[in-house]
Amino acid sequence: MDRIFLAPSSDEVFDFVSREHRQRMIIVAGMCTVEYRGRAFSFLPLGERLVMVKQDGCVIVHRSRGREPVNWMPPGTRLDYAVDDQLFLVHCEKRSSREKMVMEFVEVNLLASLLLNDSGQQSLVGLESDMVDQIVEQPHVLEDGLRIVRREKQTISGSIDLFAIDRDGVPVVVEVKRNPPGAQAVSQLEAYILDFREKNRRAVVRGILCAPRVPRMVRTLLTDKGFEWREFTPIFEFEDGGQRRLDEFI
Amino acid sequence: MDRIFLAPSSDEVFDFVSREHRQRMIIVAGMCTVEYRGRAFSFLPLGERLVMVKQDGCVIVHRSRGREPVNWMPPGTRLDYAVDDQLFLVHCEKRSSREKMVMEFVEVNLLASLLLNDSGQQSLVGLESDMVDQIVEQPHVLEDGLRIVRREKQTISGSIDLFAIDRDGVPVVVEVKRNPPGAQAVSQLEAYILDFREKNRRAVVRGILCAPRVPRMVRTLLTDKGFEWREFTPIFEFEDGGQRRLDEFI
DNA sequence: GCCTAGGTCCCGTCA
DNA sequence: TGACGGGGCCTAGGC
Repeated sequence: MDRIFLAPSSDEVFDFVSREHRQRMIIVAGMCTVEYRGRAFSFLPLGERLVMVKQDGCVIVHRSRGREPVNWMPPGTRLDYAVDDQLFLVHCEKRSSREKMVMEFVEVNLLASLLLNDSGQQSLVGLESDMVDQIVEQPHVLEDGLRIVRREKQTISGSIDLFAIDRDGVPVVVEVKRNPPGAQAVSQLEAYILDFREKNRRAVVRGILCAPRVPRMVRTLLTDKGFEWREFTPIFEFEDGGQRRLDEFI
Repeated sequence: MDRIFLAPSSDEVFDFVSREHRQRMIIVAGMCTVEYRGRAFSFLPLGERLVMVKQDGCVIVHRSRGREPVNWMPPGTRLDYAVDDQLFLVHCEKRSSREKMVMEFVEVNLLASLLLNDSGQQSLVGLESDMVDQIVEQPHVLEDGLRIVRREKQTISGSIDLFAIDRDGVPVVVEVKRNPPGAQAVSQLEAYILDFREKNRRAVVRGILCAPRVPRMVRTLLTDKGFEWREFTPIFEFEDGGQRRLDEFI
């Protein structure tokens, strides 16, 4: 199934990747330089890295530390391999986004190809959309008598998470954040409210920022601007029927 | 240097990783499930994936496509390995952020450890900070007679990229974006300006949004709110003395 | 530790 | 195709 080489020559690497790169994921570990030109410009001097080349054209270069690759190319990248003066060269280019990456391998320590048979779908709960779902189903978690009118309402200044009417018939703009919001969330809410008042002849409208936790500074900012906030920790339903709060540790 | 196994048994995997995981990066490719509980909850059914375990505690799970890992754990994660009923198990936990990931391997196809000797520093230009540098050095790219007073000025609503005075002595708030800005950038600018006017008794103040490209909708929004925009494509200096525009393709 | 803001962000969604 | 906004975002810098 999987094929590997330890310390292959540049020619062996070239033959191997030329044969395999359309059918399998390729892994190359070795001493190389990496240059990138496109959305920015970067150069990485000689060092040992691990490179993954996926069949969708992704190229991912990892160093010994960190979750993030030091260099990469997005899906849809076209690759060219070559050997020049003992060096194994990889030219990566994506014309649509006008970017290029070049790797020069002085030495390859490990070379492998993998056929990853993987069709399952990941289930994932705990996102902002799940939180909004819950508010839509149970608007009383925000306040009694609230009626949700619209979700993802488009405005000139962006989209509003929830648009509602309170028990007194006053319109309410609700901005939902899964993570502790910053000042930007307040600016966003303020822009929506200003636009709404502009369009509706200074109508009375409330603004609510809803998040599991609202930092003190943001509360102050909201209050100063005449807005409100709610702290609300959602409970998520699983496929197996179980429920979990997002802030509990298991 | 590098050590590999093809199709090892669960016990061989266990022995190998137990011995190597403190000194080298470990790569495991095989058929597994992945469960995550922490900032959200996810489950990935059986399938073949490639897993990297780095010495800083990063764990990164890749599928056959996409730049992004399907699952991961951040630096600082503690790992426990076990074999149970023929399955090779990896328990990952990071207590400080209260999150957990569990992988169960039904089969391991490739197992390797790598010693990546890599100390070089990546050079990288073309960031927003480089763009701001250039405006600070040559304010006339925005307009003649502009004097930069402050960079990264903190305000209650966030920080302003540049604070300046124009040729007529009027204060100017400049928001710089490296990528095409959206409505959010306008909201941000508006919030700064409103705060400034609030604090300075309705003083006259100009707001400029500066980016390599400003989308039409954003221009309209800016004009409506009485703000200005500049299109400015920076030219970056390299260590070798060369210069490049960010929008040229090489 | 929290908070802030940028990123070659990536990625899905929708016009 | 581009525009828009969320993400288990990650990461670096301040405090």
